[in-house]
Amino acid sequence: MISRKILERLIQYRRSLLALTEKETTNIYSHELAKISGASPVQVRRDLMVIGYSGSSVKGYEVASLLESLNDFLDHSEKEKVALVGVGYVGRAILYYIMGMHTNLEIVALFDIEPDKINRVIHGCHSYHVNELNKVCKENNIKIGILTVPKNAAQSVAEKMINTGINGIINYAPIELNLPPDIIIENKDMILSVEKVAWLTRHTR
Amino acid sequence: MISRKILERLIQYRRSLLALTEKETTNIYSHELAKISGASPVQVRRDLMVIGYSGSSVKGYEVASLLESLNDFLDHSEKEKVALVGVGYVGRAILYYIMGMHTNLEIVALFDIEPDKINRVIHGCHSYHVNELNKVCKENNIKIGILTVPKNAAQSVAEKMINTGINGIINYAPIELNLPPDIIIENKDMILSVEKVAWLTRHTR
DNA sequence: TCATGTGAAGACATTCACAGCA
DNA sequence: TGCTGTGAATGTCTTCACATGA
Repeated sequence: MISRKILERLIQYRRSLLALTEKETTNIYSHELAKISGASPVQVRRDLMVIGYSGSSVKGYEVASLLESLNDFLDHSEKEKVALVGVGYVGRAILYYIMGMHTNLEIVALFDIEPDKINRVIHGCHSYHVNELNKVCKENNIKIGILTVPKNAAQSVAEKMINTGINGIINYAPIELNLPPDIIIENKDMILSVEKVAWLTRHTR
Repeated sequence: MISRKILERLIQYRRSLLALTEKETTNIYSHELAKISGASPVQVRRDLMVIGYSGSSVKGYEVASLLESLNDFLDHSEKEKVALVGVGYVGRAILYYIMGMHTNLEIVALFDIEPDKINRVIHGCHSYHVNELNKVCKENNIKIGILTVPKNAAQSVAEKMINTGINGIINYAPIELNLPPDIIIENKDMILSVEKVAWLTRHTR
C-alpha cells in the first residue's frame, strides 16, 4: 500500500502536468516538475519509481506518457461519484471548484435540511433532503461523501452517510468524527490551519 | 522548534478541552483526550511533555490548568489579525467559521476586485479593493493572509500580500505558490483531498 | 491496579551522494 | 556534462514496553 503523502504528490504531479499540456511542453525534468508541484527533485524521482515510470537522463520525462501512467495509477478513467451533504458556503465552494476543473470527480447529488436549499438545481446538481440520502446514494452506488454541515450535526450525518454504504468521508466540520476504523476520513479544518500559520509566523526566525 | 504536526495536535487538544469546560469536566485521561482529538494516548502524553505539562497518574490531567498551559504555549491571549483576500464562497465560509468559534483570530479586513464585493460590510467586516491591500495591512500591522482568489490570480495577489509585510499565507487556490522561503505557506487544496479519499476507498481492504 | 512519563525500537520520509548513461 | 535511478544515511514520527507513583 502506498502512503498518503506519496499519493497526494502523485495527484499533484498529474495536475501540474495537465497544466503543461496546454502550453505544449512535451518534456520535463524532475527538478522542473518538483518546482511547480511543491516537492523536491529526489521526491519526484522516488515517487515515479513507485508507479514504475522511467524517464531518460537526456530529456527527462515525457509529459504525455507520464500523464498516462499517472492516470492509470490514479484510475483517472472512471468517474468517481460523490455526494455532498451541506449546501452552505463550503459546499458550494467545493461544487464550483469541481465543476471548473479536470477531475474524475462527479458530484451526483446535494443534500441539506433547510427547505430553501432542497429540491433545487445548483450549478447543474440536484439537491435533496437528507432523509433521501440513503435512497439516492444506494441507487447511484456512491462511495464518497463530503461533509460540510455545522459542527453539531456532523457526527449524526456522518453515521447516516456510512449507513448508505459510503466509506470515504471528507469532513469540514471542526470536530473529530467517531466512526468505524475501516472508514477513510480526511479532516479539513479550515480554522486550525490559520491558527497554525499564525503561530508559525510568530515563532519563526 | 516544534514540528507542524505536534503544533496541529496541540491546537486540537486546546479546542477539545474548551468543549469540555462547557460540560464541566474537570479531569481527563490521555486516552480520553486522545479519542476526542483524533490522536493516540501516547501522542497526547508526548505532546504534553513538549510543552512541559505534567498530569497525575490518578486523575490524569486537570482540564483547567492544562488549558491554561496550552493557551500560554499557543499565545492565546493576544488576538491575531488576519486579512482575507477573495470574497467568494470559500472566503465567506472561513469568515463565518471564525466569527462563530472561540479563537484568537480576528479577520480585520476583506479584499476583492469585484465592484459588488467591495466597500461593503460582510458579517461585521469591511471589504476593500485589492489596491488598498498595502495601506490597510500596513496600518493594522497584519501578518497573516488567507488567499481565496481564483487560481490565475493567486500568484500575483500572494506577491502583493507579502509586499505589505504579511509573512504567513493560507492558500486555497489549487496552485503551488512561488514565494521566498521565509514565508510560511499552508496549502489547502479542497479538490485534492477528495481525489485522495476516492483513491484510498478504492484501494483499501 | 491503572495511568503517567519516557528510553528504546520501529516505521516512515527525506536527503545525500554517486554510479551509470547518453 | 547533466540528468536519472537508487543504496545508504539521516531525520522525523509513532508505537512499544515498562519503570514509577499514588
